[in-house]
Amino acid sequence: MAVDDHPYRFERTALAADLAATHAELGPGSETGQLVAVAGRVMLKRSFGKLVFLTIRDYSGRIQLLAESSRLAGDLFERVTEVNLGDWVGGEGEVVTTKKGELSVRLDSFVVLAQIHRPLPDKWHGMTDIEARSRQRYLDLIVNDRSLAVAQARAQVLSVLRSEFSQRGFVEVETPVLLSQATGAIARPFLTHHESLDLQMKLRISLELYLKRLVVGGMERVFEIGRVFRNEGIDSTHNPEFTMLEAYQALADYHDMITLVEEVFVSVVKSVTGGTTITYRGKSIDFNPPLRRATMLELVSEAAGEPVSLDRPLEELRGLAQRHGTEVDDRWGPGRVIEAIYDEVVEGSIWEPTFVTDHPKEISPLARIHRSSPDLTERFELVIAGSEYVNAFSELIDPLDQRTRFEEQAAARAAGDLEAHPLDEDFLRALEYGMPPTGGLGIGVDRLVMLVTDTHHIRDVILFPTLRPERPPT
RNA sequence: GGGCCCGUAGCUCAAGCAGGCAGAGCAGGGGACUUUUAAUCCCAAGGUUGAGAGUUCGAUUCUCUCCGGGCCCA
Repeated sequence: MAVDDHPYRFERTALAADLAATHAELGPGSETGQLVAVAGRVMLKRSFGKLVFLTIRDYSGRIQLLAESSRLAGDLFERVTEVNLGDWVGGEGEVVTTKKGELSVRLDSFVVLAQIHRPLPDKWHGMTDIEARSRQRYLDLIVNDRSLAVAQARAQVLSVLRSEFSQRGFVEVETPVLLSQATGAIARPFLTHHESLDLQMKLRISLELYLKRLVVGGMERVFEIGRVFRNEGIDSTHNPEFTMLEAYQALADYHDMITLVEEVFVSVVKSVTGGTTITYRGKSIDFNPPLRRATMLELVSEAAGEPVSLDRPLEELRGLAQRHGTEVDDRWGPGRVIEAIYDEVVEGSIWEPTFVTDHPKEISPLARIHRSSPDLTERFELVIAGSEYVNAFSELIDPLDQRTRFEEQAAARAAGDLEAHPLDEDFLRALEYGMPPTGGLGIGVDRLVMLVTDTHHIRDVILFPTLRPERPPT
């Protein structure tokens, strides 16, 4: 083997994890006769003068290299002794176990692939500061195995989601990020500018209205997994850019969506954890179907200790809200007030996965009127461990009703309510061409990854989260 | 937006309450060592204590402003 350092490529023939799996049963002092070439980053080094142990890490795991001065020709042994923690190295030799039984590659040749120019973080304590880990994710991934595992779990979740929807005939599409009007949700958009059109543009805040246009166009089952942008605060569960999955299925209603979500969530949980139960914040969550279903009015009534309905006088509902410590706005109708009570006293107390259904019409301007109650909609949210993971409807398909709802939103906005949906004329025009009955759903992917990885800060599931610049631009 | 807290060597942390020479471990440098598992041992080196201002004979420590971050509340 050549002794040139820093070669342009290295022919690796074995991964650390494969060697560990293949040779799990070897006793101390074994020789396998298997010659391999391994490569990775040096994580640990223990030097004994004429004998050096290196622990290297490749993308599969860790393996020990054993260098004996008597086996290495020329200056190869000296090169091993000069290695720094963090260097990338390659080595060839026989798979053996040491006197203490540690699986190792006993080097016959060795090459430095790349040298480190800065010291790695503490080899034992790693890097703990959440800001530093986010800014220098490459270091976090090197020294914190957990961070790599979370990144891999995220990829696994995305893979399962794609496969679950694809298997059901959903077609993955891409809709515009750059828009003149950001619609489909309530959020402040990011503004930008198109130079040659001399046009102010906005980054999307939702996928909803474009996917519905595709259903109008006859793409009966579509889904998109994409980044949406909301120009709002940053905290442990909010990043300005985050990942949504939205899916729409023609000829289906929200009951079909509940079934679909239940199946998809069980599949994701099984794929990441191997079972139907996860541990989150030290407590277990059981996804064994069927998951609990309860209407929002049932849950609010239960929490209030008295029947709560949209029929009750608004003043009574406001009084009820105030007794539960909820501030209400004078402009709110009964639906908003009931939602406020729900947000204050119900949602946070739900632990086991629960489909909360049948939201008031007032707070659901894109959902279809409930087939048995004109003040409610056919809508559900999946709530787990006090947070919402899915929002879904029987979609509102009537262009006249949709226009009325948008106008109500516009009126509320004109009255000073910033929490109102913008009107989208082209979307209304699309509905006028006829949208079939459709079930739709949206899943917050980042939160789902947090849930199944028992991670409690959104920064830990986004590789490069939004951060302020490290130093002022000046 | 409000409250509380944090920022010291590349990393993980002391010293701070009650102002008096800023210390360790790891990493990096030099040396010893043929079976380690965060190897061990010896030596030397490593600092704008986030930035700026104030109080003081003297500030990492007290005060203020700013920068960055965390937790809780809204």
